[in-house]
Amino acid sequence: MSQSERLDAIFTALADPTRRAILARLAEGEASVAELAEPFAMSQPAISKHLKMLERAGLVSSGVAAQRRPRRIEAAPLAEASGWLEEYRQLWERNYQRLDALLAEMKALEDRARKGKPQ
Amino acid sequence: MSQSERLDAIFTALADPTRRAILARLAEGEASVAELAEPFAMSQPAISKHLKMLERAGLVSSGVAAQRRPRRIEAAPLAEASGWLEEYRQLWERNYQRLDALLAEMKALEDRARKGKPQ
DNA sequence: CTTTAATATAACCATATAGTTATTGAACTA
DNA sequence: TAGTTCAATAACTATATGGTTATATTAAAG
Repeated sequence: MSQSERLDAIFTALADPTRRAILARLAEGEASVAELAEPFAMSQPAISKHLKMLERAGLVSSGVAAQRRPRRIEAAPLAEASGWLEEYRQLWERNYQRLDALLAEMKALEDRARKGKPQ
Repeated sequence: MSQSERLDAIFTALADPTRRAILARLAEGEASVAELAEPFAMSQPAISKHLKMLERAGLVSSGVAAQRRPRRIEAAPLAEASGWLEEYRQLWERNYQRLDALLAEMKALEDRARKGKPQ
C-alpha cells in the first residue's frame, strides 16, 4: 500500500466520532468487542464494521482469547498521520512568516517614504 | 459546530489524495481554481467540489479578485487535527511506557528469584 | 452591448459508508 | 452433548462521495 493509500485509510478511519471514541477507549488498554460496543446506542455488527475500518487503516490490531478478539491500538499510523499534518502545518507556517516579513518590510518602506517627504 | 463535528469535517477532507494535493499546493501560496485544477486529470467542477469540502472543514478560505476566487490555506483546523492526533498518540505512548516498565519489573523479579534459588 | 474567461451550480450515475436484522461459527459451560 | 456467549458475516436500506456533462452566473474586455 502506498503512503497516499495509507493516509486515505487512516484519515477515513479518523473521520467518524464512533471510531475516534473507540480509539480513545483503546488508548487506555485492550478491550473486547462487547466492551467497545457498550457505550454506544448501536448494534454489535455496527461496531465490528467500525473495527474493520480501523484495522484496514492499521490503527487497531486484533488478538485471540477464547471467544474474545481483544483489540489494541497501534501507534505507527497515528504517528504517520500526525507527521503528515505537521509537515503541512509547518510549511504553511514558514510561508506565513515570509508573508509577515514582507508586510513588515513594505510598512518600513512606507514609513521611510513618509519621513523623507513630510506633509 | 462542535469539536467532534469539526474533526469529522477535517478528517473527511484530508481523506482524499486530490484534496491533500490541493492543500500541498496552497501551502506554497494562494491559487485560483484553474491553477489548482491544472495538475489533475479531472474536470473543473470536480475540483470545485473538493474545494467546497475543504472549505466546509475550514481548511481553505476563498477571496475575490475579478472573476477569480483565489483560495488560501487556513492553519487553525490543521492545528486542531494535529493536536487531536498528538493527544492520543501521547496517551498511547504513556500506556506503552507503563507496560514496558511493568515488563521490566517482572523480569527483575524473575532474575532475583533465579539468584536467590539457583539450580 | 456582445463576447470571453473563471467559477459555480444542477442533474445525473456509480460506489462507499453507516446502520439495521438475521444467521452462522467457534469456544466455553453445564 | 446441549446450551450459551462472543463475534463475524450476509443481505438489505438510506445517505454521502466522487466523478461526469450541461448550464448559469459574474466580471472583464472589446
